[in-house]
Amino acid sequence: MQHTGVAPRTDTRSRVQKVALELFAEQGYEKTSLREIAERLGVTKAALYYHFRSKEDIVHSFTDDHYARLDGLIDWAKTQPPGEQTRHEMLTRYVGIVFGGVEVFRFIEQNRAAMQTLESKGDRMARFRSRLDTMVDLLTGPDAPLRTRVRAAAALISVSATCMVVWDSVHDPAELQAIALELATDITD
Amino acid sequence: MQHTGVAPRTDTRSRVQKVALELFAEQGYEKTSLREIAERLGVTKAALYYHFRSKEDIVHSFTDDHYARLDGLIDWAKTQPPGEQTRHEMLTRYVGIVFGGVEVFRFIEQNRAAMQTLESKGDRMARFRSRLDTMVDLLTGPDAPLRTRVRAAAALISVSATCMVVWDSVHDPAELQAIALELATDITD
DNA sequence: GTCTATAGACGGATAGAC
DNA sequence: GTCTATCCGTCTATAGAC
Repeated sequence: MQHTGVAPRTDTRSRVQKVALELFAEQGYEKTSLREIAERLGVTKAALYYHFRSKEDIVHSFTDDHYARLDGLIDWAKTQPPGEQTRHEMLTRYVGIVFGGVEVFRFIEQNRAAMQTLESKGDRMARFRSRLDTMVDLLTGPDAPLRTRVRAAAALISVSATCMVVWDSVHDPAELQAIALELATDITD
Repeated sequence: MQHTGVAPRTDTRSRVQKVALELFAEQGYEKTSLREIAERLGVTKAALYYHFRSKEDIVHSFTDDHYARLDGLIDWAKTQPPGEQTRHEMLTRYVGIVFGGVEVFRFIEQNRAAMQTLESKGDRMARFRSRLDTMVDLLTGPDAPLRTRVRAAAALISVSATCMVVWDSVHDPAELQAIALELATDITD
């Protein structure tokens, strides 16, 4: 291990992220106070404000990565020719993204309402919903009938929603991932 | 229309329910204050406390009905012989329940985290999650493999989750209901 | 049934010492 | 980087007049 610039004295920042993500997903974003997060870590509220500008900033620190991944997938899909193979490849990558960040997706699913008001404040407008719509368009084409569009949306949603529900009772994530992909593929056909 | 006991002077109680359900679903349960609800109705906070014991009580006033419906479905399913026909009938009734109370289900989906902490407080333990598990058991039988169980859960979840997403852009609810039922049936087969 | 007024608690955020 | 102390806002809920 080499020095990469100045090493942080402690890893408080990442510990905050971990605890916050846990508590936000468990109890909800609004209900979890900074005092509670600080107490769990054995520090004070003020210490958190050294690492993050605000409570919202903590959320962005772990959602931005995953939104970027979704954007990457969308950009890639736009360059591909429409067709069954592209659809399947999209779903494969999407499932990979979800399973690569289950904790974050769980947090989002558990705090839909809070996320909406959070996202509508920023200039960037990092809308979860608009990305979903875009992906549905890419999966179906712009003028697809309602039935096709609904099924595409269901394929995407069921990946994250379903694995949230059964996640705790599963020993082998890889098996679940395979099941989710098969399911999503079936739905869109 | 006949008299049913003492007629209320005003319909404030039901107007509170309607506005609260709207705001809770839009902005989230925690973020919506009683002051805001009261303002929209042109009354004061204190007036709300004449009709409801607490903020939580407002929620229970419109979720209890729908939990009772789910319990009814579960009780009925327990008396039926396992098989494809029972499965299909279960899904049909479930879809009916969801579409019969879309606003309530939307509220639940949007406030998963808040609902969990709300429900775990009461003695009744009106758990959304445990009902889902029970329904999955009834759909699959108790010892079904993971793949079967995941797909049953997905069938149930995709009904509510999906129609939340596309609801606003749909003119004909009946058409959507048919699509949802077809989808749920496909998934479990 | 609805009001005014207020209690009592807790939230996010900041200032400044060390 | 972390602390103590504090500001100021908002919230749920209640008491008591009308």
